[in-house]
Amino acid sequence: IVLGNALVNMYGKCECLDDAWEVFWRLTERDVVSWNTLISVCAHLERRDQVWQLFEQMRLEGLLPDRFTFVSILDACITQAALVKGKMVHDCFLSSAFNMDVMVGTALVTMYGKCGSLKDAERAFENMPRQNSVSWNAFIGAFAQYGEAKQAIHHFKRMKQKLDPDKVTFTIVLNSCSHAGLVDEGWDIFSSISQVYGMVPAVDHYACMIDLLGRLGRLAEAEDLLCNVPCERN
RNA sequence: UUGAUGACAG
Repeated sequence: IVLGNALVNMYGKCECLDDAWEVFWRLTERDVVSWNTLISVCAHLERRDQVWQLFEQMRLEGLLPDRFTFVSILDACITQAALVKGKMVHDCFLSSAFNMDVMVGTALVTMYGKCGSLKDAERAFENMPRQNSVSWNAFIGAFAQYGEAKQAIHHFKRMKQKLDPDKVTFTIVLNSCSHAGLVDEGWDIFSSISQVYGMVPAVDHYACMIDLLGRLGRLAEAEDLLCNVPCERN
């Protein structure tokens, strides 16, 4: 069964949905991992109808969804029209232990954020029993995505009082500065990567800064930075 | 064996 599940996963990751589907149905036994694997594959390929169909079928076969299942289901709710469905799924586990799960909570924040419901994203985030850097990134990213750079920076500052930002955090916040044209804030944050956090700025961070300068038409500075990127450029 | 956050290229 482990081998079968791995096969479903392999075909899915290769985007061979038909093959994944066929292997799945040929399995003599299917456990919760088998279902999760195919549901996750369908979610990533944006086959939302199939996600719902499988979710229903697995329950008909008497299997209980776990946190992996819910993460994929929430993934499939990422589209404007699915906000209602997303809330339904949320209600499904509102009073269960899944509501306490960091990864399910993060998937919720992402879902609400991508559906444009920043209020719900904020509520879901604040209701999480604890937040790790991935949760913070999802939360900050929700504001960044909607051009709320000031809010993104505000929550970034809150995050810094609790735990250290990571590489993804800086990418999100710098990108947000780039879209809002916040060049001073961008430079401050960029400098803090090495000066405050002792991290080596990644090529992604240089790319964000170059993008920021470029959008403002400050091409000489952008080029200068590009020529001075100390790591390997992509 | 399945899982949450990522900008540019677009």
